[in-house]
Amino acid sequence: MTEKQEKIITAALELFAKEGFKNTPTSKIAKQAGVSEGLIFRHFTNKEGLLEAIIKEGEERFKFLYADIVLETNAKKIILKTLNMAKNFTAKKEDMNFWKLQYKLKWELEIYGAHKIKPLERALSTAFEDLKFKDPKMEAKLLLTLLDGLATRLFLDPNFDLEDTISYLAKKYNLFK
Amino acid sequence: MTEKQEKIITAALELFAKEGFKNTPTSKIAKQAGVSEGLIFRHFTNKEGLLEAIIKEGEERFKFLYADIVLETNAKKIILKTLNMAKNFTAKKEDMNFWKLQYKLKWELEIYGAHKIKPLERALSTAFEDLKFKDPKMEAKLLLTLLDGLATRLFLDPNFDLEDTISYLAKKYNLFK
DNA sequence: CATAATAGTGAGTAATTACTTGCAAATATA
DNA sequence: TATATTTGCAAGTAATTACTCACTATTATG
Repeated sequence: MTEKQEKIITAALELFAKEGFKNTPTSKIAKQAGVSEGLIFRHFTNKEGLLEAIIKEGEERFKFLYADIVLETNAKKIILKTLNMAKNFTAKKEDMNFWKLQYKLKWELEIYGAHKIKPLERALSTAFEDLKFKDPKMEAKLLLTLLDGLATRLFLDPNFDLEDTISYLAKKYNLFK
Repeated sequence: MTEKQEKIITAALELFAKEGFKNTPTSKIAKQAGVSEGLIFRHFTNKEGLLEAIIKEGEERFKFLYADIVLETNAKKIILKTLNMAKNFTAKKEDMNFWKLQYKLKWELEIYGAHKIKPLERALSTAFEDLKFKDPKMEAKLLLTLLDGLATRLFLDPNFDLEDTISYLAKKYNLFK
């Protein structure tokens, strides 16, 4: 991967996350990346190819984060790590753009991608089972739904306090001690 | 409001909710509404004017729904009515399009509109206070955040069961009897 | 060193976009 | 009934879009 290829990806990620995929012209990407517009198509075939490259790179970067939760055996730690995942959403600027893009694409392209979170849902379900919840499956679904709400607020509401909300949740689930 | 004006609004609402605001060309709206493209601009000045008319009409239609919750005094009923609001999201096809558009616009234009839900947040907060919750304000915020997650799943995940989730929540909050 | 492959440019292009304008038909008002 | 206003259409327009192509610069390879 050449230096200019990286610059195209970084610029596109930032712009897609800010303006959406279809609403970001390739001319603007080229300008921000400091390359000619033609180069985008030389390397990524078309605009969709560029998007795919971005998503692939991002997924590669976050595989381990996901595995860390699914392979955990302690019930309370599974839940706590799931909650803390949201903190990772805003850790670094580029990471934030990636996660924001994930949600933006959900709404823009109307694909939820339920299969992607299935392993996490199973892990949470067994965790709530261990903790003697009456309906662990529903509780797992509910927590993941709440996570979607958390992302909505985190990325769209500038006054939203994520740390506050997560520690409140941790208390509710009795995750400390 | 003439018949063709209504047809433009209905077509635009449906298309905006499906494809997004910027990604819906006025030519497509005109085609679906069965009118000439120029008529859109005669009546609504520009594309933004059309969007404003749609939002205004929708807000008018749902004012009472919102008031019904905020003016309620019984704590459990406030929470139950808030939960049931989500059911209204999909009651009629046109209503669903309106609520879906609200969320689509949040992500497309990146405006959360926190002030719009403030009265609801206050109502919920006092409700949780009545029910002796330790941190009623946080609990109110949390429920509203969950509602955003509920909307995400409802509009984007075709396998999501809203009724199921809401009745589970009602049980958790001990809202029956 | 020669040459083949790759990286990069910049000026095109056809299609689509939001919006305008000139004119006719329908409707309201006197 | 006469005329003023509103409603509606079809054919524009300039700007923007994703993408191509002919070309040059750089790097890899025998």
